[in-house]
Amino acid sequence: MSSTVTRSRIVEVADRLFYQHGYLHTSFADIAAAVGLSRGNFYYHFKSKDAILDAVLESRVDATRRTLRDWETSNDSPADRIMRFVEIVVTNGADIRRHGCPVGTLTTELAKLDHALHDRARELFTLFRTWLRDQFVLLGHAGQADELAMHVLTFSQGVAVLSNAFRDEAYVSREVDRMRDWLSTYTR
Amino acid sequence: MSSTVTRSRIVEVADRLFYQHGYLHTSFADIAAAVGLSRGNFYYHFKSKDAILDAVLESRVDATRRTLRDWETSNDSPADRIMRFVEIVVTNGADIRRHGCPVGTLTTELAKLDHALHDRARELFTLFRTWLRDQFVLLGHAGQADELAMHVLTFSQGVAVLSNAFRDEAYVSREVDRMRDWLSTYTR
DNA sequence: GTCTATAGTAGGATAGAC
DNA sequence: GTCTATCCTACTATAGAC
Repeated sequence: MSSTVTRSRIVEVADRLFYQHGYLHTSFADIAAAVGLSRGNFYYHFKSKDAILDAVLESRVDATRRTLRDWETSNDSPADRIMRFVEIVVTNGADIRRHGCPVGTLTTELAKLDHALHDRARELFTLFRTWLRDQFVLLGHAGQADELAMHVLTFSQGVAVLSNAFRDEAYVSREVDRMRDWLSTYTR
Repeated sequence: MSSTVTRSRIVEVADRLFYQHGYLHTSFADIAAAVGLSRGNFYYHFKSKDAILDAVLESRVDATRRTLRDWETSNDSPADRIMRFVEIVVTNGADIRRHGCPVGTLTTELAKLDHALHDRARELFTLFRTWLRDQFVLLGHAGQADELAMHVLTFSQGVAVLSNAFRDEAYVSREVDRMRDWLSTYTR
């Protein structure tokens, strides 16, 4: 198989396993087995575990940029776009209940490990933060746009942690409703 | 040294290391070195790493119960008590920026590991949840007390994750102010 | 580009002397 | 109750054949 195809399959599988079981708890053998490669062959594609993490982060950054661009080019109003973000906790509800937020849990784990790539993981948060800020600017709240963006992120991370802890779907819906009400006070 | 003293020192040190570096990333050797014990002697006190985690969780549950009881017996109003909880993210701000919320990060990690003690870790959340619910009942909101308690927990977990990711003290203060305003609408 | 074989290390856990 | 010595396993990583 071509090198690039195998490489992208490794990244895809590693991304999923890092999310489901954590970075530290995912071994080379786990990834190799899931891809269907021998451990030895692995190092032809990636020379270290950190190199895989780096590639996974790059892949996630690209995917996030694409998603945000899609939302941007839709005909939704800024408020609707923000709600699209808010509703991720419902859209991806099952995954989040089981494994938490992909961005939040990875960033938290890398912070504990004092990992050099913590900064790159945080970049994912920054992408959403900047995008949300832009929406609040469009809503006419330029002065406090960043603060409001951070408040929306706070919501999403809080809900992710607690829905993961309690596995309670109804709780998530209630918090989303609460967020919708809150957002409506900033919409005209 | 007496067995019980050594044991409690192990629990104390393990608690701190699990918080700072995560459960998986903390080895027996790390704990032994920090306590000043040989690895071998370790197994006289705890027969497995899970046994230490279990003892750490028990210790945290006890400490949490004590804290909540203290807050309960103070002369604060229910609203002031809730604000005491809210302000933990400021009171313990430095630790949370560096290592996140002790309860949230441990629960998240144990969920990823599919660890049997995940339920015991969640119990810590439940202690706060129940206590907060009681305060909202006292405020005259029995009908939605649990929902409001979960909303306060959502706040604290969201702030913990993002303050850990961005290390931004001012952001935390703004979110606490926002929470104070929100709470005032439930106070008479 | 993929494999097997293997080196080297760290971590969890045990045995037995003191 | 504490130590040293040791076993076993899992993991990261490399070497070299095909």
